[in-house]
Amino acid sequence: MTMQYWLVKQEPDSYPWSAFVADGATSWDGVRNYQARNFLRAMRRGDSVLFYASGDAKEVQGLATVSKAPYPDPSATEGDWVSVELKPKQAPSRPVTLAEMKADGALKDLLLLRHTRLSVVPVTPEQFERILKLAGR
DNA sequence: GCCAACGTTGGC
DNA sequence: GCCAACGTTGGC
Repeated sequence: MTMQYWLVKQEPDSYPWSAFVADGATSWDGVRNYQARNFLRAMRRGDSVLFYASGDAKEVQGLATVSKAPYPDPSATEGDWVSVELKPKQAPSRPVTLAEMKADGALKDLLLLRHTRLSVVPVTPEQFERILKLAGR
């Protein structure tokens, strides 16, 4: 199985990158959107994930790994929802802002930009590499 | 604070 | 099954 790449979005007010790092690993639950759920369900252990902070931050702030394959969302009292466990890997040398990504031609098809309200989106290997490069890696 | 995008709900 | 109303998200 080849490695897949993803981007997850989070409001910095509710769960900042620093809290994620402090936790060491977290159950990524509470997703209540069918499209996002389907992407979560397609995640596999070892996949790479970009951590994007929305709201006031609007930037990719870190890199994470899927540490546990999809399982039923423990926070769901009804319905068929899933979560995965994510582990923070590292913060990039510097964050990559939404404005930068928007201005970058190589990222014009980034789903983050086209489906702004989706909290979990796939990223192509090329887009992933490009974002890491912008992050100074 | 406003507005656009868009998903969901409910009436018909 | 359609569509209007409404709620939520997120960028500006």
